[in-house]
Amino acid sequence: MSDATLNAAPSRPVRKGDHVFLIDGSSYIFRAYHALPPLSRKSDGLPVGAVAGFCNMLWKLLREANEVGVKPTHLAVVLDHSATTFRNTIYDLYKAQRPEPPEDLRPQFKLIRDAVHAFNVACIEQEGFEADDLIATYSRQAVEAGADVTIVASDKDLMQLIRPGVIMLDTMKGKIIGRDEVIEKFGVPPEKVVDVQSLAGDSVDNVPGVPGIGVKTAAQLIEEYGDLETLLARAGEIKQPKRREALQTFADQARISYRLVTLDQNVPLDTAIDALCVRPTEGERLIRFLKAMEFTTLTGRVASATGVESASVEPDPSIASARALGETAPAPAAMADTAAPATGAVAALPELHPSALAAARLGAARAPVDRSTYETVLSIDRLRDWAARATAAGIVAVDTETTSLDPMQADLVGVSLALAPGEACYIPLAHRGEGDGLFTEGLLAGQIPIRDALAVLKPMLEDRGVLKIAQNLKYDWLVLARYGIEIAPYDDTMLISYVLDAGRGAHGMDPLSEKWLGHTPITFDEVTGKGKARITFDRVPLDRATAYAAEDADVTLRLWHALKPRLVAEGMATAYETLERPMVPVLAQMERAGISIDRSILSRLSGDFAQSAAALEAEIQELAGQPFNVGSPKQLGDILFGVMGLPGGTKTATGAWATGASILEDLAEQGYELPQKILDWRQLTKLRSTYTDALPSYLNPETKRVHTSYALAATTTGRLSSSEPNLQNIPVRTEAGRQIRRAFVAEAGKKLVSADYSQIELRLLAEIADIPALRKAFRDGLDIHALTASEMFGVPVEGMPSEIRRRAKAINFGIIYGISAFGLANQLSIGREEAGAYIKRYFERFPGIRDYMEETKRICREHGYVTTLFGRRCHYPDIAAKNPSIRAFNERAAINARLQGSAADIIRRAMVRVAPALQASGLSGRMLLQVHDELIFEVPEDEVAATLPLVAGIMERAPEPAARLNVPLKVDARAADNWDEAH
DNA sequence: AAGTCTTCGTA
DNA sequence: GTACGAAGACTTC
Repeated sequence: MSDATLNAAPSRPVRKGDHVFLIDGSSYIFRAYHALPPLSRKSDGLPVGAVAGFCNMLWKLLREANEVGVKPTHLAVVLDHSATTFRNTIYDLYKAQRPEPPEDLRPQFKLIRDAVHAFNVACIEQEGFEADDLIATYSRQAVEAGADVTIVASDKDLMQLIRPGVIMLDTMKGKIIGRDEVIEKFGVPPEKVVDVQSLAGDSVDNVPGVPGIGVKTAAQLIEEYGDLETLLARAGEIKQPKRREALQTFADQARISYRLVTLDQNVPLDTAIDALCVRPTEGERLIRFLKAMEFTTLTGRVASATGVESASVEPDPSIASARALGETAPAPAAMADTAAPATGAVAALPELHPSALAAARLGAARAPVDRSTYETVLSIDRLRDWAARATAAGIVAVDTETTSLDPMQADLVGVSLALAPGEACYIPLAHRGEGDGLFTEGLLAGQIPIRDALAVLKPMLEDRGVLKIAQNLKYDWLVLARYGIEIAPYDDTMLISYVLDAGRGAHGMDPLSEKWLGHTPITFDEVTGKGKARITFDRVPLDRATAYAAEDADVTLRLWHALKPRLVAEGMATAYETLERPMVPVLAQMERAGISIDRSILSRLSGDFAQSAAALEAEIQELAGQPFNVGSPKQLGDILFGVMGLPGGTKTATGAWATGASILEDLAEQGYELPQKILDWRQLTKLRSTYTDALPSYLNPETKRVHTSYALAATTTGRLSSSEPNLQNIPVRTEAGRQIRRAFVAEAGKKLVSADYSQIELRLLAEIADIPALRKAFRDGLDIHALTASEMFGVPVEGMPSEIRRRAKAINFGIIYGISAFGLANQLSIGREEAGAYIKRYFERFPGIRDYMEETKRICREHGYVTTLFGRRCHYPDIAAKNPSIRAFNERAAINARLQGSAADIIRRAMVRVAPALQASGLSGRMLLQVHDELIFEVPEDEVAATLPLVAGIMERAPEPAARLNVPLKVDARAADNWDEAH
C-alpha cells in the first residue's frame, strides 16, 4: 500500500463486480457513543468514545477481513448535513421531538469528520438531504452499474433499499441484514417496507402513521392488499370497525407518512459515485491523527500494517483540544447518573451547573438502547463486582425474572441490574435446558448457585444507602420476600408515572419506554411465546434472556432519570411519597396474606345455581316456543323482538338487539313472563360462572388461600383495582349473591373484621363544595338522603314516604357522578323532563353544589386535570373536546374524580398506618382486602374487641394532619365468621 | 388462539 | 351520570 499523498480526489467508474460500501456515519456515531464505554482522552478528558469505535470499524472495513468477506472498491462515509430537510416541508413535526445529542457527544461530530479525512476516505454530506437519501441514490446508481452494495448501518429506515446485490451490514452486531432479516422484522419484503412503515409510523422520527396500527397489523394489511394505496382505496372492506375507521380517518396521514419514510433515490449528487473509489491509506497522515486522539492500540496496528515508524510521527497539532472546542467535557453518562464520589471530569468541573448535568443525564437516558452490551453474569466474582458497583453508586435498577406471572407462585429464575443507561447485566440463577417440561435436564451449567447469588445480592438490596429502582416493584417485592429479601429503600417508575400522569396513558414499562425513551423494548411474549406455545422463563436461552431482562433494568433506570425530576418540578413529590410509594409493601403483604374461602359452600351453591338455572332454561324455551341459547344476546333478541314481537326493542351501537337488564326489567313490568325468567337465569349463571365456579380455581395450592392482585396504577382517580380474582365485585345486593360472601371465612380461632366508611364521597362533597347545610347534617348525624328530600320537596323527615327518600338518594349519587338529566331519568325510570326538574330544584336549594361543579369544570379546562384534597392529580385531556358528548363525559368524570379520588387518598393513608398501629398495640390482626371504602382484616378472636376501635379510629383520622376536615368521617366496623355477616 | 362486544358484579 | 374486571358469545385468524 502506497503512502504517497494524493490530494486530488481520484476517480474510477463503478462497474460490474465492484463493491460499493456506504457507511451511515451519523447513526453510527450515535450507536457507538451509547454502545461503547465512555472513553476520554487521557491528557485532557476530551470525550472520544464514539470516535474510537468509528475508527476501529473503518480500519477493519478497509484493511481486515470483514463480515461481508470482500474489500470495497468504492467507499464513503455519508453524514447528515443539517437538521432541516425536504421532509420538514411535508410534515413540520418530522423528527421534531428528537432530543439534542448529549453534551459529551457533540464535540465528537467534528472529530469524526477529521477521522474520515485522516483515513483518506470520501466524506459525503449535502444540504437539505439526510444521509439516508444520499445512500439511497448512490445505492441505486451502483446497482444500475452492475456493482454490489453494502450499506454499513443498522437503521431500519434503510432496509427498504435492500434488493439483489444490496445488503446491509451491522458491524456492531456483526450481522448481515438481507431480505430474510427484513421479512423477519417487518413481516414484508424490503420493497413493501415503506408501506408498512407508513401505516405503523415511527415514534423515534415522529412519523405519525395510523393510530392503533403497529408493525404486525400493518404487515398483515399490506400482505392482504398489496400496497398502501390499494389498502386505503379499499379500506371500506375491512371488517373490524375500529381498524376501518382509523384507516379512513387517517388516510392522508398515512400518505404523508409514506412520503416521509420513502427515501429519495434521485438526489442531484454533488459528488459523483465514481469519486468514492477507495484511495490508498496514507499511513503517516492517519497516524498523526490517531496519535492526537491518543488511540494507542489502533496507532500500533496502523503502523505495522503500513510500515510506518510510529515513534517518528508527531501527533497532529490541529486536532482540536477540549478547550479549543469551547466544550465543557461533562462526566460520562455512567458517572453523572450515580451518587458515586465525584471523580475525573466531574471533579475537574465543579462549576458545572446542575441543570447541565441533568441535561447530560437525560440525554444519556434517552439515547438508543443497545442490547449487545449487556453482560450475562456467570461467576460469583462478576456478581460481587456488580453488587459492589451498585453499592458504591448508591442507585441501581432491579428486575426479577421468574417462572410465573403470579408472584405467589413464581420461582426466581434470574435477576437483572442496571447501574447506568446502557450499563446492565442479567444474572441467570435457575435456567434450564430447552426440555419438554416433563424430562427436565436440570439446571443449565455455569449459573451461580442461587443461594450464593442471593447472599451477595441481599445486603445490597436491603442496604439503606442504596436506592433500588423497579418498575411495578410490588411483583418483585413479593417474589423476593419469599426468598427472605425485603427491598428497601426503593422507587417505582410505574408509580412515579402514575402520580404524574394518571389519565394520560398507561404506566406499564413498554408504553412508558415508547413515550419517554422512544424505544420499543423486547416484549415478554417475544421471548416466551404466547398461548399454548409459551415457555416458562427458565427455558429461555441465556442470550435472549439477557437481552430481555437486562434491557428491562436498563429501561427502568432510564425511565427513572426521565420521570423522577418531574416529581419535584411539578409539585408531586409529597403525593408520591405519601400516597403511592408506601403502598407497595402494604399491598404486597395483603396479597401475600390472601383470604380463606370455604370450598364446600361454593360447590354446594354451584350445584344449586346450576339446577335452578336448568329449570329456568326449560321454562324459557317453553315460553319461547323453541330451543335456543339463552346465553346468546343475539338469539335472545331475535326471539323477543323478532319472533315474539315484543315492544320496546332498541338496537345497540353495532345494530344488534339490546337485551340489557334495564330493557328486560321494563318488559317484565309490563307483565311479560319471559323477560323476568331471563333475568333470573342470567343472575344465576353469572354468579355460578364468575364466582362459585371460578373462585376455587384461584386457591393457591400451597397456602390454600385466594391471593388477589391489586393494581396500584390502573385507575384515573387513585382507586385500586383487583384482579385474578377480582375481589372488589363480590356480590352483596341479592340474597343469592350474599351467599357467596359467606364462603369468605376467617381461619379457625379468628374472625373477619370489616370496617367501611359511611357515605365518604357525600361527606367529601359537603367538605369540598363547602355546603354548610350538608356539613351540619353530617355533624349532627342525620339521615342525609331524607334531609335532601326534605329540603327539595318540603316533606318532613318524620314519616317520609320511602319513594321520596329513594329519589333523593338517587340524586345524591347522581351529584357524585356528575349528574345528567339523562342518567337520573334512567336510574329512576322517569322522564328526562322530570329528572331535569329535580336537578333544577336541587341546585336551587344547594346553589353551592352547582358552583362547585362549574368551578371543577373550569379548573379542569384550565389545567387539564383536577386535584384531590391530598394533591393527587387526575388528568382529563379530552375535557375541552369539540364533540359535546365526549366533553360532557369528561366533565362528569372530572367532577366525580375529585370526590372519588379524595376518598381513595384517605383510605390509602389509613392503609399505610394500620399495620404499624396494630403492631404498636401488640395486636396481630392482618389486613386482607380493600374494597374502595372498606377494609377487611383477619383477627384472632381475643383481639377483636381491641382491634375494632383502633382500626376505625385510624380510618376516621386518616386525613390528618394533611387535611383537617370540617365534616366528620364515620366508620362502621364489625366482626364475624364470614364476610357477609361482618359487612 | 386471540380480540371485540355485551352483559353484569362491586363501590 | 363515576370508577373498575370477568365471563360468554361471537368474530377473525
